[in-house]
Amino acid sequence: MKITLPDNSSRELPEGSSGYDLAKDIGPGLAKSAVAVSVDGVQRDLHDVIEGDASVSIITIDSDQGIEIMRHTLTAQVLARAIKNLYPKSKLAIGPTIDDGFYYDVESEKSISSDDLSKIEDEMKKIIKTKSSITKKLVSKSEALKVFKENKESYKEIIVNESKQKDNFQLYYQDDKKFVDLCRGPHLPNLEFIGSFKLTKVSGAYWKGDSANAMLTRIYGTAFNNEKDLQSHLDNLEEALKRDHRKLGKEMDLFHFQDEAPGMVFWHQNGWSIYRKLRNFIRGRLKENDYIEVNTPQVIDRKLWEASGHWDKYRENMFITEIDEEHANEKRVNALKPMNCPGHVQIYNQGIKSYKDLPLRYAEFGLCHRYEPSGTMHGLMRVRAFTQDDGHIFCTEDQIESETGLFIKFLSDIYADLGFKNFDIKLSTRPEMRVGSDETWDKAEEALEAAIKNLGYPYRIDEGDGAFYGPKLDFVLTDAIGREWQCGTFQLDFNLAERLDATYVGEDGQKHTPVMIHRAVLGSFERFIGILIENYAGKLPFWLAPQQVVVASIISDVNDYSLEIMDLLNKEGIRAEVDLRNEKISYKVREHSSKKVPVIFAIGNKEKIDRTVSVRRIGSTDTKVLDLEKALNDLKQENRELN
RNA sequence: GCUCAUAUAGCUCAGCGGUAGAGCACUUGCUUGGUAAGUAAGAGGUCACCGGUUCAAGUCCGGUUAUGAGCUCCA
Repeated sequence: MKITLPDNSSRELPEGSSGYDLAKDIGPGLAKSAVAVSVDGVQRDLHDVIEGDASVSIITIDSDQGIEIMRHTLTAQVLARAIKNLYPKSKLAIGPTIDDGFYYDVESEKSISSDDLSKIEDEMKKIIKTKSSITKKLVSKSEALKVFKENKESYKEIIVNESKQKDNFQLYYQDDKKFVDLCRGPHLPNLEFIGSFKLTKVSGAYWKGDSANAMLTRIYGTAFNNEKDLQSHLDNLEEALKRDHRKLGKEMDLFHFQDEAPGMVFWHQNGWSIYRKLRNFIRGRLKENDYIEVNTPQVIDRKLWEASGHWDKYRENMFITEIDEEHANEKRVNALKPMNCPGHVQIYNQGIKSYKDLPLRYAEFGLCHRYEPSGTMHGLMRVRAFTQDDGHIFCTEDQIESETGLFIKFLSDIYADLGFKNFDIKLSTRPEMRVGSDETWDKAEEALEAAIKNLGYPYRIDEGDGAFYGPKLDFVLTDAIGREWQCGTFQLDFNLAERLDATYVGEDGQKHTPVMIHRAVLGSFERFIGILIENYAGKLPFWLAPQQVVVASIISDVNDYSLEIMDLLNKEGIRAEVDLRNEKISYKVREHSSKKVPVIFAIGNKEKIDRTVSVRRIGSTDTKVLDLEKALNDLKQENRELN
């Protein structure tokens, strides 16, 4: 039979040859590192017979696919077996691979905690030491059911039962045949290929991801081909931990949370300073881009939310207020706004709008409350009260494309200035829970896709993830350590304006319904500040830092000079303080460095006599002696860049 | 909302039935020191909240609240 290789060369092999035979035919080195094959694009076990002519590529252990297969074998054959050895009554559910690792879901008679992980790891190592080869057996549905019934693996039974397949269920065994697992494969040919691994955590997970189902125990692990790669991955995790905005927020005295107001931020002076700087920056950009800033009420009668559709579609996430006994005579039910859009329509509806007024771009730093489920809150990243850099563009259908283009430019400039050079665009289409007719949705989805296509931006489609009132573009940025954050959004809405009776008079003198575009760049200030903190590991750019300069005296004789410098800095609008305490300079440097103050001026006798400053920047141990004049000018320039 | 875990001094944590501990931070004394911790002393706690078991409860048990890791959600 004729086998075509990835480089388009081909080889003749006898009928009945396997991937392993092919690898051997190509070279002994390849045969040694081969773990599986891809036959016409489908991954197969290395020893599967290749049925007739095919394009085949050998998957080696050091390839991405190879590592994934290794992780898969590690979880399905080694972790699963170790769990069965240690907890014989447990039942196996599923064990897939994930980014950088794998997990296995089990139902366990005894709860497994993170303390048990090292015990399980030891058991896994014992299994790996057997260097057992892995073989598979193809069986019919009834035989597969029989095997799992005997083994009391009820989840496997469910999987087999629900499968559309009739036969060729793949059962994988190790040499001693004492453990069997159902798996679509492929697996490593033997356990010698298993690299370095670590079990990382244990948590609960629903069977099939459905919260109506039983909660299983999920054991997570990470694995790489060698100790070095594993270690570097673990180091990355540790780096992310070091950047945790909750930890840095405490160290830098930015904000706190407390029991009485879960999910709502108490901003301290330093954190609020960042917030204000960021808001001023955005405010400036909005003005430059012809947005009108407005402000709408926090608490609004349910009637408006009923009209907008929120009451129907979003009520369980809204904070509802009821008037107490004292005001019983004006009984009404209000809701704290979860979004600003209905409010903006109210402003739009004041007075008659002409097509000449469009596009009309409203912006609001709108404080919204959403009742997030208790288990979902996470520092600044997921809160119940937050301020959006929200905006609503009222325009005609003809203006959709130009507004899309203007917005993407607006957003990418802001991201770049805040230190994020790359972002991806996601196009989300109609969700199940929605308002508006299918025809309207067809129109909205087509318009948005046409706009993004004509503008030439790359995008990917996320089916069913749209807002309840319309399709949207989401903007996902990548931070300094490669994590992705969905921030900006651009949502087309052909429904709300109509529901709330917004109209404009067209050229034809008739009333028309405007298109509404809901848009945000940062998303929420709270979350975005969290992202900034983690992106910069607390070392914010000079213009954003709450405290920009500390002038630290080395000896008390120079305190007057330090105070003079602080005054000069403050006069230039730079947030500077002095540190005149009776402490050593290294103590002061340590303290202000750990608080991430970008610039420390160390002032001693030499500096006072020469009217210079010794400058130390955060993240560097170098110091530079500059003329006071020059140092002031440099910082003034730097501060002006984005202010 | 679900599962599991956690809640002790401002912070980080130890203590796990018998009168509350450490390091850092804080206050005071000494120290005026050149770029990531000078030194000594002192002060500081209804051990999250409510209930139970016990002669005796941070300590054991139940509940509540919050937080953490996941899951499910995130218009």
